[in-house]
Order: sequence, then structure tokens, then C-alpha cells
Amino acid sequence: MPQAVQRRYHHGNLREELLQRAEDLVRDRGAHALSLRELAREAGVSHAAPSRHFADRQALLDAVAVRGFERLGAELEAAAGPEADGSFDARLVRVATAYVRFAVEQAALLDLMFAAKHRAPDGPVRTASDRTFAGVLALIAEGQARGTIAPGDAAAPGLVLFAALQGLASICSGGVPDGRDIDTVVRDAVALLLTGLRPR
Amino acid sequence: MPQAVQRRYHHGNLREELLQRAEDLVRDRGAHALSLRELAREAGVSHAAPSRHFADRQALLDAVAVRGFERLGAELEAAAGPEADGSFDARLVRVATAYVRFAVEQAALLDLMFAAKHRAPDGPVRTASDRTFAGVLALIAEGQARGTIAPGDAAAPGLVLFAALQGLASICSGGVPDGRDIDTVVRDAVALLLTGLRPR
DNA sequence: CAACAATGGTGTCAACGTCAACTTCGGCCG
DNA sequence: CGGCCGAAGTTGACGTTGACACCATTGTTG
Repeated sequence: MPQAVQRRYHHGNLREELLQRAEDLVRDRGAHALSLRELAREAGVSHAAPSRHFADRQALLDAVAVRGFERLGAELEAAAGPEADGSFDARLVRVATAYVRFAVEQAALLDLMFAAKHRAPDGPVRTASDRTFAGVLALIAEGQARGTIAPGDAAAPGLVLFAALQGLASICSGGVPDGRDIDTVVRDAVALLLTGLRPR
Repeated sequence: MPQAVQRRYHHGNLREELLQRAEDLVRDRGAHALSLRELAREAGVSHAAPSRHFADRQALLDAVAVRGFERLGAELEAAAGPEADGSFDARLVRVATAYVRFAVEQAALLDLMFAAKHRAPDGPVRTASDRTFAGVLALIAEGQARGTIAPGDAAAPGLVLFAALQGLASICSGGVPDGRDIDTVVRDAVALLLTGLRPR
């Protein structure tokens, strides 16, 4: 008469399940709506069990942020094209589109990610963030090498490009303006940026 | 023998004091650290008194956000130059610098402001935000009228400029890169943007 | 002057994060 | 093989919080 699905004392994979559920919850209700006790209930575990894996609520949020950076990094890398196919401009547009798309679809998660990063100037979150954007930096460096992007101070064009992407993502996450879709907005924006970034 | 400073039953200006203290608290401890009860204690009133002025915690945060937009709007307007003195480029740099400076000095407040705006696509927060940036939009329109900014689709250059400013603010609020100071970073970035935004 | 709407106070409740103390499990070492 | 021990989960408690219902005090107005 004991149920076939009898829960054993040890969950076996609590940490992973907590992270997964937390990510989902952050995505569609925001980080502020995350409750350790609710998470524990959903995972079928006592209210204090999560503390075995995360020192406190903030530690869990940080871990979720790190995961977010890893996912974003993977998507950016995929968009950059592993075999570098297509022109430089096309690849840049693809990367930018991937970024903005991520920002729109996972707005709350992105907020959490940057909040966690800004809260601790060093630490694992910052490391994850740096690794995430390393690919984009490499792409820009390649553009400079090819002469498609103005050389000189390497930091300046990268900063502007990053800033525009970041801002575009922030704006679009609060509703894409007018009736235009994300792809054309990003394409137009990148074109406009490139015209300035190219050596004349 | 009753103290000279005897508190009267009615505070007299509770709403304003709560807003002021909340703004300070958000600025240097973040929105998540704001507690209605702590606020009430500091103001010397009972824990439920704030509810007479703000329906719930979020309503208070929204009000703080509106105030933030009004302050930011005033600073941007001041930077734009009431009598429009200086060249267009110089005014643009001044506005951008004012914006980024605000973002750096009041990072937590800016976060709150955009969070509140994104949470409610309509409502007073959005209205305040629109009014804040109306001045910047007017400046861009003027640039297009003067021919300093490429005409055509009016929305595109404005969006890119906005996005870059927004992103620059976001990035700089998490620590200005390298050892460069805000002013030069902003000036370089705007110059780079303009090169692309100008009609060739 | 009496009624009334604002404004503030008191008491209570459920939920939360965190901690300490206890229990169960599984692997490892003697 | 058996005992031990640390990892993982549980239970109970404490203090704090936001929200709500109900009561008290104002001062304004008819």
C-alpha cells in the first residue's frame, strides 16, 4: 500500500531542482517574488532544506544569475557562428539580435543578472559576466582586424556598441516601440552604428 | 514637565517625509531594503500610518520612482540649456553627461525607476518617464532640423541615441571602466555616435 | 456645536528568512 | 562487517515584515 512514488528522505538532486524552479519563477514573476519557502514546498521538501545548498536567499539569486550568464553566453556564441560563416556585418547583427531577444524574453532574469553583478564587483557573478561577453569582445576585435571597425582605442568602439545593445535591450524589454518587430529594429540600429564605427 | 518637543497626534506632513526618507533609503541601500515599518519608525509614527498615504509598499516605490523621473527631468532640462546656448554637439554632450552622471550617482534609484516603469506600461510612472525624456526628444528633433543628425526615419536615430545613453548609464553605474572619468567617456562615446549619425 | 472625513494608533495574522537542534542516510575506514 | 561520521533533510522557534480590521484623535464645515 505504500505508493510507488514514495519520497525518500534524501531528495538526491535538490540543488539542481531549486535552481531550475527559481529560474522559472524569476522569469515570469520577477526576482522579488521568489520565496525560499515556496520553492521548498514546490520541490516537496521542508522549508529549511534549501539552506543546505544556499547560505541565504541572495546566494540562491546569485547562482541563478550565474546560470543566466552562462545561458546568454551560449546563445551569443551560437549566434556568432561557430564556423564564422557570413560576413562580419551579418554576424554582428545576429549577435545583437540574439542579445536583444534574450533581453526581451527574459527581462526579469536579465535584471537579476545585472543587479547581482553590480552588487558584487568581484566574485563568481562578475566572472560569469566577463566570460559571457568575451565572445562579443572577440568579435569586435576581429572587426577591427578586418578594418570594418575603426581601430585606435579598442575600448571606445566596444563600449559604444555594448552600450547601444544594452540600451536597446532595456528599451525593447519594456515593449518594442511602434509596430516594428525586434529583428528590424536591431538591424537598423546596428546599421546606423556601423556607419559611424566604420573608418571613412 | 512635558517636553517642549511634544509630538502631536497628527504628523502634519507625513506623506512628504515618507517620500523623502524612502528616496534616501533607496539611494544608499537599494529598493529591496526599504521597509514600511522601518520608515514609519524613523518618521516617529506607528507602523500602519503609512498605509493612509500609500496603499501598499509598491505604491510608495512607484511614488519614489515618479519623483526620481521628475528630478532627472529637471537636471536634463538644465543641462540642455534653457536659452539653448552653445553648439548642438556641446548641448548633446552636456545632456548625455548629465544623464550618465545621474545614473552613476543614483544607480539604485534609476533601477527602481525603470523597474516601476516596466511593471506598468501605463499609469503615472510611465507618464512621468515620458515627460522626463520629452526634452531629449526635442533636442534630437532640433538636431535633425538643423541637419546635424540624419533625417529620414525620425525614430531610428533617436532610438539609437537613446539606447546608447541608456546603456552607457547602465554600464557606468556598475563602475566606470578603466581609470577614465565619466566626462571623457561620455564625450568620446557621443563623438563616435555622431560620426555615424551625421549625414555624410 | 455636532457630524464627518482625514489622519494616526493598536492589535492581529500569515508568511517569510534565518538559526539551532535533531534525524536519516550513505559511504568509508578500521 | 560494523561502527562512525559527515552530508542532506526535518522540526521548531524567533524576530520581522506587509496587510488588514477596528479604534482614537483631529479640525473643518455645515
